[in-house]
Amino acid sequence: MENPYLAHRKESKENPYTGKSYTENYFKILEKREQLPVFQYKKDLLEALRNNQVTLLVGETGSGKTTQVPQFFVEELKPHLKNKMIVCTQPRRVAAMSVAKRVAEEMDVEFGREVGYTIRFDDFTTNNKTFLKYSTDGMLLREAMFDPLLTKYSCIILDETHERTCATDILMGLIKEIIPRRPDLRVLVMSATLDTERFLKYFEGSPLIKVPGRTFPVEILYSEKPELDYVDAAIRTVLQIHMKEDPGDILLFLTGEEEIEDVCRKLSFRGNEMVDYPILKPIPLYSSLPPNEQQRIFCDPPKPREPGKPPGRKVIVSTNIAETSLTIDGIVYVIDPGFCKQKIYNPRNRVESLQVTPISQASAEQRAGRAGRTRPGKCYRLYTKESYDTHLTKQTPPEMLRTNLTTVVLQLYRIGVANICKFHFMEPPAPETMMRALEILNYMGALDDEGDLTELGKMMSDFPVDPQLAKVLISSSKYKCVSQMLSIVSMLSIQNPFLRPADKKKEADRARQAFADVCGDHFLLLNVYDTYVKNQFDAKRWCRENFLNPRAMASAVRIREQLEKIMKRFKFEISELSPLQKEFQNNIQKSLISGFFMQVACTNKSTGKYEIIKENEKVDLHLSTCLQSKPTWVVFNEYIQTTTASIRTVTEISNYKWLLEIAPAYYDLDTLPAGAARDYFIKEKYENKPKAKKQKRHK
DNA sequence: GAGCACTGC
Repeated sequence: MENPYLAHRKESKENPYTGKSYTENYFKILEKREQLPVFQYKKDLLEALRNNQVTLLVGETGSGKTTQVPQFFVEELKPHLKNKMIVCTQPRRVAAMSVAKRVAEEMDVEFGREVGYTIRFDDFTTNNKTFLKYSTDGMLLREAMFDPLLTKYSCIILDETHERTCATDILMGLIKEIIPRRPDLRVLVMSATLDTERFLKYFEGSPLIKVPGRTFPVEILYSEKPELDYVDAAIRTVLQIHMKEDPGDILLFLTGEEEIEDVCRKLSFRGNEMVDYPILKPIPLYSSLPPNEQQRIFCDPPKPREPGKPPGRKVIVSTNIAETSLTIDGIVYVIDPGFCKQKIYNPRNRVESLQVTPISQASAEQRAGRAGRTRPGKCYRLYTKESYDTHLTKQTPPEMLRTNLTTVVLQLYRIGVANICKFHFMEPPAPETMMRALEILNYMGALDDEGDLTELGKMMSDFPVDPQLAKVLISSSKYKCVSQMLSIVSMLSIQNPFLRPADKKKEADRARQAFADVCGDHFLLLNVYDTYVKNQFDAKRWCRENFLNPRAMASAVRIREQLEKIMKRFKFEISELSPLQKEFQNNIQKSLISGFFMQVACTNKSTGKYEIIKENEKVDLHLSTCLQSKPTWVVFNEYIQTTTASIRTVTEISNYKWLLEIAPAYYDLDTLPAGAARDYFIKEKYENKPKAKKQKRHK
């Protein structure tokens, strides 16, 4: 039977999108495209698209769905003739970038014109020309804040929806609301083969098309009995594979940087002892590694010990980054101890924390799949089959259920969702988490007592940072330190820029201490930023000497530029205080309090320990703090729970009366629970200022 | 004495 696409190829050698003749490269790629599994389903897909507003596509890795399906839709919908666009979302920037480039090549058009991408800091699209756009899910969500009906698009394709990022979850709910109001809109929801029923139920009545993937079989091997120490078991398994199995690289999943570096050291030590076996080369992989070191995972395996002997073996020891974000070809053996670090939110004390938790079955399948990308492989699960069946959950809970919802709620308000509590989430968050978010936004002045979005709240939603940080920026104008707060907020928005190589911990700590400030860590961040900017002409060398991550610093500069633009759009003056002015320390502290009044701790007079206000949770200052003394009152950026509880990035509050001035509703004595803070305030009210008000109660 | 999974705007 003749493929309609081939027929098209025969009769026309002219590219309908550019008017130019197709290049040879086009036909070469076309042959390969036609062999992708998804190609067989083109007819079905287009038929579903014609007859339904929403279609579901389930496809495994290697099916070609991300690159091909948007092209099918372009042919069918002809957005270029109607001045509309097709958008395809991705949870990660790199994916949006690389797929867009690939598809432009496949379509034989100039990248950035007909086909392009939009991510936070880069927009490679052309007005009135681009008709197929790849975009991060967060970016499309931001567009929805300014254009809630997403009128630019005739077709929206949501990809990787099984990952259930917050942005994708909100977009799905939003699309359900938009659809009746946009009868012309076509939507395709693409996911891996997980939880298909949930999607079918959510998009009731939509057709489902299943596309097989193209991967190799992976043999699953379980432990016979539970392992007491998964790190130890992992090392043993690596060595056994190395001794007994055929050549082929190993991928080992662990939970964090320290664990990974530790295991790499042990593996290379043990490998060196095994002189009768080929060389064993451990390679660490986690996101904060510099790009050139991440590239090491793609290097060739080590040479044989002697000419003619078998080659060595790479062992990539990785966090979850290798589960979704990075694909490594040539992996034959996967070792899965069954754990990862996950963010967990506790609405009771409003604390987000990272905890080592068992992975889900879906995650275990994903990990195993990494062994079968180029040839048949094996996956060693360091837990029993019984444990897999009974202890592991089917799916990892979506991000929406593990996070603080203030940002989500503010975004929904901004988009204009009529009733947030009735918004149709695929998995609605706990009412308590929702109430917490509403309460926090009300304290911050983003919502009024009627529960409506205020002007301040609307303004806050324009900033691509957490609501607290947005609030801090806006109030900094009142305290005449906008410039300084822009720098501090940018530094708080990036990943930890302080490097601490295992063999140079002391030097690194010393370098950091050089930026210390008596007021605390927020001021230290300001010093780091300012000094970086002064040395930007020689940034790389300067960062190396000061143990700072140059990528993180560069991104702080870009974030600051973006935030400054938004401040200027609101006509805020970019005011600046001189460090010599006496208001300098006070006003920066006051700005911080305006957003972080809920993240304040004070020392308990009898124990000397810090307690978080209202929750009365006992905490220590994090080891990294530059504070030498223990100020009575502090404001902090993060609460971390590991073996101990600590607060990180901490600055002194010189005068606790500012709390009452800046956040009177939160510090209302009528509702403030008993605790160290209340004791201070009571003392203030009844002892220090006996005549300030008519005494309601006698002492 | 002991620290930061991964994304995204």
